[in-house]
Amino acid sequence: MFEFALLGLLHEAPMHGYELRKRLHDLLGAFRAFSYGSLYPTLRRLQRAGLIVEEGPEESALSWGRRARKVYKLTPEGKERFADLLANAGPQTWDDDSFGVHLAFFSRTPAEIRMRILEGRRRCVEERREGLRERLAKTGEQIDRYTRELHRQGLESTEREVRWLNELIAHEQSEQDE
Amino acid sequence: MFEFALLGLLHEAPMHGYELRKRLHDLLGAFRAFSYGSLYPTLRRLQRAGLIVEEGPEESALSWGRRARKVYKLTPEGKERFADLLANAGPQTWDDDSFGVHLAFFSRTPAEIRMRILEGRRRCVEERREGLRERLAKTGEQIDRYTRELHRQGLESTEREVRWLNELIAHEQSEQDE
DNA sequence: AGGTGATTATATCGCCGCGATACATCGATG
DNA sequence: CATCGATGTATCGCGGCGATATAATCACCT
Repeated sequence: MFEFALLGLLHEAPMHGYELRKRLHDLLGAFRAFSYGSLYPTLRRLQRAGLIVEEGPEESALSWGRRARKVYKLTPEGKERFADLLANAGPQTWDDDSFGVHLAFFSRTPAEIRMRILEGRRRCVEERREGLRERLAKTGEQIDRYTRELHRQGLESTEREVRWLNELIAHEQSEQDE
Repeated sequence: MFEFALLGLLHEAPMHGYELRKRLHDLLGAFRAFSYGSLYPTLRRLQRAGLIVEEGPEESALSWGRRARKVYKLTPEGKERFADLLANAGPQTWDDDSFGVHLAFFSRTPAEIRMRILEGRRRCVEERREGLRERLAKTGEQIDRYTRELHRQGLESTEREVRWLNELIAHEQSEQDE
């Protein structure tokens, strides 16, 4: 997930850690933390896996005056990995956190996979919606007032998201036709 | 968080792990996973900390035919701990995951603390809302279409939640007056 | 000239929670 | 009587977070 996001960003241009984190925070800060405590370990993991490499120091030397920053760039294997993650977009792609990240990289996602992700997400939200409906129906009176409020609000929220997803999907389809 | 939830549940009655998890799943399954992979380690942690104790086997012996289940009950220190967690309800209480859990135990939460939590949560959601507004305003055209959709939907969703919280707070106040 | 605080920058640590998995028993259904 | 789903306890590895350390640079105020 973090891995996916980093590979996606590095697709645009080589960057150093701080900048990657900043871009992610800009892009998805409202939905995810993307803390340094994950960033640097993940970078090292990607590096060890050969998906990214540290750029030679020559280029950073150009913009000197700045200091000690490590610029990473994508390797061919890294690009491949990103494509693989998209191609195998599975169930864990639909959940709250992951979905937002994937949306943020939709512009470099093939149309068919965009569709798969949107529909998977919809199914997932619909399931949550059904769960909430059942709970609200079943319990009736004996449930705590506050908990019921929470479920009511959750239900409304999921209903809205399903509608939103339907719009996105419809838009995708209309684009596919043209 | 998990700790808070378990202590809260055991406040009602002594229970064994499976039942605790089931109740939590019932109560908050739509918002949180509460997997076994956290449950049992957390129970052991609470036990080591002296917040819960394993009930003597005599009582479980009564309902025998069943098997090998460990019933935990709250110690005085456990009750104290729960009260402390409520009293010190701080910033990390306002975030998405935690708030839902706290709501679920509002019936055993003092009115003033309920208020603190609701208002803290509101401030937190308002901040996210402002962040989303800025992003939507600032970027204007250059932002990815999908990302903008995501932020639009997020903004709408936070606006609704603020309204909902206002209602809850108003209700609390009217109850306090009577 | 000097101090102070925010920003840029990298990195580690411990903790929490999840998903997967293993194992064993019980009840109901066929 | 076999098989499947629910009951029940437990562990493992991993990903991500918050807190924290360190340090240089920059902008601003005095």
